[in-house]
Amino acid sequence: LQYDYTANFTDREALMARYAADHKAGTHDRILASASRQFRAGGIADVGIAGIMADAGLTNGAFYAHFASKNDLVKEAVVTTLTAQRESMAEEISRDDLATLIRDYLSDHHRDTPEDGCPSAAMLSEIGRASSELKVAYRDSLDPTLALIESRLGGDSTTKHARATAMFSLLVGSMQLARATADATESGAVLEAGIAGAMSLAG
Amino acid sequence: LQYDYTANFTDREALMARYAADHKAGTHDRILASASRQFRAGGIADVGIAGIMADAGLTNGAFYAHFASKNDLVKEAVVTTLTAQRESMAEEISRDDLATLIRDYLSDHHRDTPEDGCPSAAMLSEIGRASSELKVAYRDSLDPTLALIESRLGGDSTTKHARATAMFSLLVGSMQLARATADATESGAVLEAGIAGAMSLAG
DNA sequence: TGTACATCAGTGAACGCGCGTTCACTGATGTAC
DNA sequence: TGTACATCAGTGAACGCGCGTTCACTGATGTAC
Repeated sequence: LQYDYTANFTDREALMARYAADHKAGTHDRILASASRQFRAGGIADVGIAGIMADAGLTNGAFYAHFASKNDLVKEAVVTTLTAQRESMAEEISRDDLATLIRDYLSDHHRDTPEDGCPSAAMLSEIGRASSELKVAYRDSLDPTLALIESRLGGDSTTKHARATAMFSLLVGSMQLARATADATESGAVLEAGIAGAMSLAG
Repeated sequence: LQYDYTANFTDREALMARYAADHKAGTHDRILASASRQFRAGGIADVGIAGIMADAGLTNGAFYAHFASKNDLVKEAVVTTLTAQRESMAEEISRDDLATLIRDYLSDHHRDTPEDGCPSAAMLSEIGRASSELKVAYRDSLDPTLALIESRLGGDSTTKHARATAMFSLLVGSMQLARATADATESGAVLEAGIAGAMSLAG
């Protein structure tokens, strides 16, 4: 739908004042939050628009007033979630050390609440099959996180970039394997193995 | 459909001889091979029965004479692929060393041909959301592979099990991240970082 | 002041489509007698 | 020897269903004059 804002009104601000200035942005954010949680809990392919909109307190028809397509929603959800998590991680990593971050990442709690967790652990194999557009958006959003890890590493500085990348891969792979391990004891052992491995890469 | 083999025939062997004894088993294996390749290339949720059957040279209706459901097909495909790959890996690892295996796993070729590659790299985040039945079948099939890696590790023997688990997680995570990285140079750097990290865990 | 009209976030039914699954049927092959 | 019948791997159309997406419409809110 196209609206000609200049046809009968000269003051766009006055027009928009019919709704609170941030009303639509708020709805947009609610949809994004529902989508982000559901995609992390259920994957991209198995989660639908109608369920996301219902979770946001809306009906499916309203979706396309906020996003151009499901693909756009996925991209925006991945980017905003990665960005938000990097920002909260930047705070945590300045308070505590890298070891705490590793233990938080490979915790039982993170394993058992994927809807609040790392998008990479939840969806990385799906992202690898997605469009170049999504892959580029994903990597661009991830890179500052890798840089943050790198900045906290000890040991040989010439290998820090590679060790940060490998550590992140190890965290993601360990969490995925722990989630794919039904036996609680074995799953815990996967997390412990990941923690020890990540520590040894930290230098 | 129920067939009463005893109603008019006393010799079941003679009855089955109408088709070559291994005819149906051969078809079963062809479906399985198509499914395995397509699931690794496209994921579980996005790959359908009709496409798999067409790739096997059949129509969709024949599927349920060979498998009870799509879930059963997924389970059988994952188990047989993991088993076959472990067997070929056991040969390779007795000829060469673990370093060769790591480099083969994190190669450009493996990254670019997921349909022939590791099911864990292709589908682990999906398996983590699947039924307990699939998870148990997956882990039971994977464990001998982890034991094989463990048997080839150097260093402290008390940490071998954990290091083998962490190395596998690192290989899987690195491959997924490399596939999710559109830029060829960066993707290659992810593989190199994974190789260096896996080598350091090898002891 | 009143009434005709515009805006627009959201509704909810409908669209075409592909999914997993079912089932009546076919055709090649055999047995019964 | 002939013909009636059984087996069964595979066919292909159909089933109900949920998907992503579209669109005519509503209702609250405002402006025009």
